[in-house]
Amino acid sequence: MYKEYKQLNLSQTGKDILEFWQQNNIFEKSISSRPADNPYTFYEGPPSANGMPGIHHVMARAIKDIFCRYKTLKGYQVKRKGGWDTHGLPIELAVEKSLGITKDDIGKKISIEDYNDACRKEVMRYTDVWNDLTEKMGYWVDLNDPYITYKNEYIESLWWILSQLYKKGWLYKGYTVQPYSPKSGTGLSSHELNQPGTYKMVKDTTIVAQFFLKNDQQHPLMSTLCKSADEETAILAWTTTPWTLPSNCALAVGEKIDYVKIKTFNPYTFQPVSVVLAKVLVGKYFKAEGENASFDDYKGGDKVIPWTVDAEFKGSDLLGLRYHQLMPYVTTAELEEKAFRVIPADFVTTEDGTGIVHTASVFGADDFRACKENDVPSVMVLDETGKEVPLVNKQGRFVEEVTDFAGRYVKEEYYSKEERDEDGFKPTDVLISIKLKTDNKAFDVKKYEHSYPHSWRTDEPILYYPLDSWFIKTTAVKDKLIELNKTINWKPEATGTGRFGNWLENLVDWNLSRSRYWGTPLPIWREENGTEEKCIGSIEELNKEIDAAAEAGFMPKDFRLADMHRPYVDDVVLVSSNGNKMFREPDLIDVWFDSGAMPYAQWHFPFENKDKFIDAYPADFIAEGVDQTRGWFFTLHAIAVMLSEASDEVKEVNSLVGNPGVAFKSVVSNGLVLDKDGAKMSKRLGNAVEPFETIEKYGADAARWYMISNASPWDNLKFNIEGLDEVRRKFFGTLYNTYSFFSLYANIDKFDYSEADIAIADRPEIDQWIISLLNTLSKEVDAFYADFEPTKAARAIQDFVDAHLSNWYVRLSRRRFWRSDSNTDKLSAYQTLYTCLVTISKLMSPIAPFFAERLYTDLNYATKKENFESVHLADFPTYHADLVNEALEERMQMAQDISSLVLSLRKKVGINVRQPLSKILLPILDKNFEKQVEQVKELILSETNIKDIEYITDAAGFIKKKVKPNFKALGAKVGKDMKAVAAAITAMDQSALAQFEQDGQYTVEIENAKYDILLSDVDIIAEDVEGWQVANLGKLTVALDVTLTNELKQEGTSRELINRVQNLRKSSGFEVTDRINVKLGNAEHISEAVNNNLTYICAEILADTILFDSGLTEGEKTEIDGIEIVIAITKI
RNA sequence: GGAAGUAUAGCUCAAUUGGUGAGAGCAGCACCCUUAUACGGUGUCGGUUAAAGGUUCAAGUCCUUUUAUUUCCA
Repeated sequence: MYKEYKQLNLSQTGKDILEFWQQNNIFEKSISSRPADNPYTFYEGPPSANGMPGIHHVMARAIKDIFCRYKTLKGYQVKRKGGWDTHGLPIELAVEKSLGITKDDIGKKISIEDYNDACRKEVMRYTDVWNDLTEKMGYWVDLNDPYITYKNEYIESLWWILSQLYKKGWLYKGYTVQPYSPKSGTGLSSHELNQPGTYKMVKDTTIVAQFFLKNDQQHPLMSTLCKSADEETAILAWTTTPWTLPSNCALAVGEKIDYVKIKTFNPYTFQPVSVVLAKVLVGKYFKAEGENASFDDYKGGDKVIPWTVDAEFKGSDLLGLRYHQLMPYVTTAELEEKAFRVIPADFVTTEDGTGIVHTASVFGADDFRACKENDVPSVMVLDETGKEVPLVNKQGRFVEEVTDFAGRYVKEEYYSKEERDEDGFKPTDVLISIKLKTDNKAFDVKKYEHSYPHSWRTDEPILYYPLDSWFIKTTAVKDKLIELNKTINWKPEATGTGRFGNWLENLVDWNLSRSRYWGTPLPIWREENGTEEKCIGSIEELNKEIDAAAEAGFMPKDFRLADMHRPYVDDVVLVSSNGNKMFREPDLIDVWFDSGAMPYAQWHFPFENKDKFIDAYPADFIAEGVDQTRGWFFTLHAIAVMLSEASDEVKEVNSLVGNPGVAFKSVVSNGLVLDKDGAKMSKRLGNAVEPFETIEKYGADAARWYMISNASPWDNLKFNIEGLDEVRRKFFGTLYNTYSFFSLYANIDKFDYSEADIAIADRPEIDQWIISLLNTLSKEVDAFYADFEPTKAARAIQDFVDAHLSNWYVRLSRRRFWRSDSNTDKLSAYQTLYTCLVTISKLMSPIAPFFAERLYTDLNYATKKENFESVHLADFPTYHADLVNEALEERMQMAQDISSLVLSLRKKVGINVRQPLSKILLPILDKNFEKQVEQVKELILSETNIKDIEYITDAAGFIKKKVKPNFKALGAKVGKDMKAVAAAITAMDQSALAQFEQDGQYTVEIENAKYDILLSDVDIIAEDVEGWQVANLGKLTVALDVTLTNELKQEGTSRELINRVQNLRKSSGFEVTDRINVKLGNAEHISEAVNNNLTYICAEILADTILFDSGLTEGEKTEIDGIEIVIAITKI
């Protein structure tokens, strides 16, 4: 027996199936039942379990799940090791919030040890919720043995990778310019800088300084800028941080910006000077009344300073100009050679200042980058250990080399209130301005109010300051990264070539350092003077070093590190070759390194599981959000490519598995899930869709199908909850009804597919047709899945189920199931419909795993046709090319179109479908057409309730034809004469057209040209039949005979009666097999019609007798042909 | 500010890759149908294909600029 249901309940189905899977270990079997030597590798990008999952996680995980399930059906063994991302800032922040502490309290109010313990607990806070969602949404991933990034084994693998890079010389110490708080002595993360209240309005002293050009240089623009030997020309540059001026090393201009040279006088020294600034900013510094005023009449101190524009040029013309160092406290031969010149930068604007930016490479992130790109060295001094340091020390004071200001804080706010209140106290910026004014180097000094970031801890302004960092030299393998990226199959392609490709093209070294507490420690130990350092690559190596250190008395004997995190790892002191102590570099590494290293670390490679690693490297497929492009996708790729060069172990595996050095072969980067109006979902706005609620209400299948069928994974999805209901009604509802229909009659007829298959060729046309379509569908869906196009797969399945299977095949085949006797036609119908349903269950199972399972097991349980316990253990449907009959598909399409046209005509003339009509006319343009229609004639006739089809040829003379140019064919032939030719073709009259058809050729003459048009260059359709009701669709034309004979009328009346009785049967709750007796009251006007069609009526309504009883009052009152009648039916 | 993506009916998406009346579903309206089907059928309403310019015989599709929006990076 096939299971029958009262109604469709996807939510309940999900729960039932989940239980079935769990009890029977279906997931485990889906792996163990596939051969281990045919692996398909998937990497799970680890979620961080410290936040609640959202509906977008359902989306992302559905995509992963779909392809893993698909590949399983295709016979691959798909292991899916789960994982958890456990380090990083979000976790630290969550802990700080729940403990009510700040970073400053770490090591004070709370020990690093307790803090890290809290992090460890925090990390897994929501794992239960996550696991619950994973199960309920039907995401199959191995949760029993996940990799967890904080485990010692995982970290050991990370250390090993770092040591491989270190050995290759690709791990080095440098610096980056970061927000820095001198008072607390720490760097600030961008997150900390984004805290509310960090940016405040402050009034700073700003200076427009004069950078005098070197007169003796060779430069194309010099003849313009310094027209005589004694002309002093200066570039004007503005700064809000005068304390950075001693560190100036370049001036940046915008290449496309217009600049001018202006002759004028310095407003403080009154000396004549020529200055360069952006053209649009002239008005800001020069009064209009001074333009072209007399230079000779000017006296120092005059309110109006005369000026005149002397030259104009582009920023690009200025590049390379050399100038005298503004405040020459520190210089070197290298600086003299490469610094103090004009460079281009894209961040230069003409909003403020002079359109020329003073650049101090060590005190600005943009400055740093621009200088690096243009090979401008920084102004640095050597400290007592011989290390290069900037002119401002870590306390925020000038170093002694800056003689005039040595020891002074660069920011006024760093002085105490008492110091600032002392008589004669002047901020350093002011002192610098005074000095520059005196030296004829300042053009304008002003107070300027602007927004500047402050440390949220000390409330004092931050500095942008160069801080030590460890880098991975990714630029060393840049070319290989780019090259191998081309071998990766990106979905969508644009993400790979565009976003990712550009990122690789502009690659910089990977800044690995993080100043945190909860993360993977950097395994580098250094002597205090920095001369010797060690990079530890394994616990074994560490232990050896510890033993050596113990010998030296630095460590307790037999010390072993139980937890590789801080603070424990910081207790490890090693010994250098000359007997000095070595301390660990205090940095942690970027968490992205954790996740990017998962291919190796998840197996604790190379320390364990080498065989498992070989089987699972590289990944055949990964999928995450597009926001991971520069995150996980990059770190996976970068680490893999670097190891392919740096590690012998990885090289060996690569050559074994034929991997050029990638971590993944295909990647799907999915878009975002937005709310129904396209806004970001957020808890704050209250527009977030709660995944558990959604699954509970609609079922995971509806949610998955909706998300997948609605938009391609990489397009953003506007999530509209109403769409789920539509999916349920339209797709699942239809499929469910089809199954219900099947099970209802199959149970009545005890169909259990025990009979031998009827050869497809022996089945009726319509069965062959749906089998043909089904095969085409299988092939398409297979290709779509293989090409990572789940949306196309879902739409194809949906279209088949709705348009073809339910609304055509079943509807037209219903009578075959109803008949009470058994024959091969009926058996064929059962076998065909069964095949369709079972195949659909397999095709849809990757996307809607629960419903597909129910459908499959319900079918297969009754027939035991296949030996699989679950649809997910079955094989993907095989495509049988020999069962695909394109001609058949084509003529069935014709039948559908013709039927549609006939129904449309009926509607137009107001004759409903129950009223039979005698015939339709089909104009035929070729013999083949008639042959095709003949084969589907019966379907059309029964569908439209027409008695016959009559074919007419144009020989009869009343078909009006129309000729339409085929532009695609003509394009190549006539090119730009298209308009004229098309007009000539359209203008053909009926006789010319007839001639054209006969000759197969038609000559079009237009101005200056003559073209031979062939029949293949046009489409000819029969547009109209004189004197008939006609409808067209494409090339099809149908004419309807609307003549009603008495006989037809009576038949129509009979059908009306059948309809009324059937309605009554249904509303009375009779079984479809119950036989009845019928009594009719007040029905004399239809008695003739009924008597003439008695056998037919009785057969339709399963009646043994129909009696006319004029006195009948008990029964259903209804109306036929405008007169009320009474019907009473009784079960026999 | 930079890079990338998206923009087609009220909503969600198509449009054979440059071939000419821009389609479908949902929603609305009208009528009809149903011994599986709160399903379906027929019709109707709805479009300056974000805007402007260009290339071409021909542009939703290619190019340029602009606008909106999203993501990533500053």
